[in-house]
Amino acid sequence: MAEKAVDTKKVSPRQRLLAAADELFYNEGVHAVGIDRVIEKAGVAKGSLYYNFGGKDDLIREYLLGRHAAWTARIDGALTETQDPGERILLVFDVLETLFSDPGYRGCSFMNAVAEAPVGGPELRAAANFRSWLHELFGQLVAALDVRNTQELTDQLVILYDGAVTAAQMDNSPQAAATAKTLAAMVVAYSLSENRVA
Amino acid sequence: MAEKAVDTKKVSPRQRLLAAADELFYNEGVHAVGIDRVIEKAGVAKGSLYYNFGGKDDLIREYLLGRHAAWTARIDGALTETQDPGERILLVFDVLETLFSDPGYRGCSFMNAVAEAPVGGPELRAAANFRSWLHELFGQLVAALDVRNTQELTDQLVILYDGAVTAAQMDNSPQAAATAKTLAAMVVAYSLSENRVA
DNA sequence: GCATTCTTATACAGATCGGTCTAATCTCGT
DNA sequence: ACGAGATTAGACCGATCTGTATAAGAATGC
Repeated sequence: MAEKAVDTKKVSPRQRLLAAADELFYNEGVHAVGIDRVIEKAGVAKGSLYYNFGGKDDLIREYLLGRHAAWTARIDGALTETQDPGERILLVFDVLETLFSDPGYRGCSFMNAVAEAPVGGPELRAAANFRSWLHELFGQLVAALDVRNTQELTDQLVILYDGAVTAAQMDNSPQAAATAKTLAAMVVAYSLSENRVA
Repeated sequence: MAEKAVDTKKVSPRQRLLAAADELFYNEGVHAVGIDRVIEKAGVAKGSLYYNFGGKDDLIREYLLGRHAAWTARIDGALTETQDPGERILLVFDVLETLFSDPGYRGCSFMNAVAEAPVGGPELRAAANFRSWLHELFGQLVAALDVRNTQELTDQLVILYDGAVTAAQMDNSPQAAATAKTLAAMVVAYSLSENRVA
């Protein structure tokens, strides 16, 4: 029998459903997990699912929303450590390293969700929002740099971020974060030396 | 009604099944497509599927095998264009650019398959083989370079490859290939200047 | 206290899933 | 021409899917 994801006492069915969905959806994929599995792990009646959520699509949307919020909070928290523009960019890759080191790491939830998303599915909108946030994150970090090629550098950093995330998942190699960080340091240094504002 | 993927005349049911599976599995995901959809698009009886294949898992394995073979052939074909070690590395990213420009591009079939793969699924073995090939590809291209940090440079190029593939899919931006190519040129030039063999 | 809301357990519906089976037909090598 | 192998169409199976219905109990707020 599957063990409960959270204590039944004093936690609302809604929260228990979200916790169970988060674990199951991330570990096995949104499509592969049925709602029966979710309500069983949450220890909740099926009726409560449809009372608190509009349906599975709604649960998927909330799952991705929660992942998005948790990740932005983790990044924002780490970014308070320093104010140096160059170091703040590299900090993102340090956070990635701690993420990859989690033995339960199974890749980016949004990339995985997009991989199995139907054409009109709720995953696509959530993923688009996540990508907007990612581009904005690097865009703002780069804007703090005295550099002329802001757009180019931002695009480069996004690719390094995506490469680290994907390589870490596909090859089970957390050190992909360190490799990407080295590349990020290189490209930032290059922009600072060749494209510094006059 | 769904149109046939291939002409019924003079093409064996096995080939028609593979062609239909390739299109459906890639476009909608391995898990989301049922065998009924495949046999309908292939214009083949259900019995023929189980006569020619062991089951859906077997069909999935052959689908990924075909993707692997087609991609290696495309890369190998492009690599005949030049013998210059540095240019050959960058050529890989040129092929990526043509791949991303296909309006039907929906990401790397192996990454997508892994995203929805069950723990013991046939996708994992196929994906592992693909990743071995990818590392070997860059490993051999780097080995032709007179450089000391072969392993480091190989890992860096794999990350740039993965980043381009993922960013192109998530942001629908084929120009990710050009961005990654620029980074690859930078890192190759850096290794040649700082790590050239004595 | 009492009504409203929330939660529970369970049965059920309609659809689809991968897979098996049968029996007739077709293809093709000898 | 004959027989083996390949293909066909379709019925059928048990399992699973998302979602609904029902009826009774727990919690909550006024």
